[in-house]
Amino acid sequence: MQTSPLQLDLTLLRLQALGEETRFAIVCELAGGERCVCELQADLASAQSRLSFHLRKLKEAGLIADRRDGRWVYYRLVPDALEELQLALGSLEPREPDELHQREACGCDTH
Amino acid sequence: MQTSPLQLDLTLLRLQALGEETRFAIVCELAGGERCVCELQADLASAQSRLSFHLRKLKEAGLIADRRDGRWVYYRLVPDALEELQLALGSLEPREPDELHQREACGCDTH
DNA sequence: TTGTCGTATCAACAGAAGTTGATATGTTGT
DNA sequence: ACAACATATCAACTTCTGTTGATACGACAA
Repeated sequence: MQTSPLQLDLTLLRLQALGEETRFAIVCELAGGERCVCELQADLASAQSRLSFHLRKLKEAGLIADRRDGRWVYYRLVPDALEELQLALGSLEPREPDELHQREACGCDTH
Repeated sequence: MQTSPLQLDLTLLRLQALGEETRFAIVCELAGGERCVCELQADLASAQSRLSFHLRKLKEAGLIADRRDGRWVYYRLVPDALEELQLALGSLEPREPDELHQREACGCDTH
């Protein structure tokens, strides 16, 4: 399974998005169902503008989506994005396990 | 499936480690089998101290391991780490999908 | 219309993370 | 022992990321 450069950038963006404590916590929270910002604010004890900042990052990475309902904006996970990320990680696992401990020389002498 | 705080920190560390372009490239390279630093240096067109820096991060995250052979140090992927990370992501996918679009109010008024 | 509430955006700042060049460490060959 | 090589570490610097407080925007209610 090959990954195009564009998918690669997206994978990186998503890993980067998830690799931040506050954002990971948001995603964990959203795993329980959609939430509006003020709920997240309460549950994560986080300032409003700070949350907004991180929600934007997650949204840019395609990991979450939002819908407006009156004054409130509800955020939810995008399951496809998480699955794609899992697949991308799966494609990183070493092929040819036999070769793993079988290298002879690396040819550095020729540098 | 629950994740302890310690595992959570490890997951974060790994996501953060993978979410950097150079390090992701290193991991991709290592998916093809183990490599010594000078090979990575050549393949990624990267300065030696820079690579060393990133290899250390990946190693601290448990994503790669090394062995010395003479002057050379060979790095390889740790497949278990990638699998654990995949599992961690899997556990984030929303439970109770029925609830996803079913929220009424969020109780913000009471704040 | 006016005021209030929920959320987004912005500018200024602070701290973290990556890069670079120099130096240290450990190994091999002479 | 000495020189050459592969890799690691360090300090100085630069760049990126996250935080904070203020302000803007949009929806609702009176």
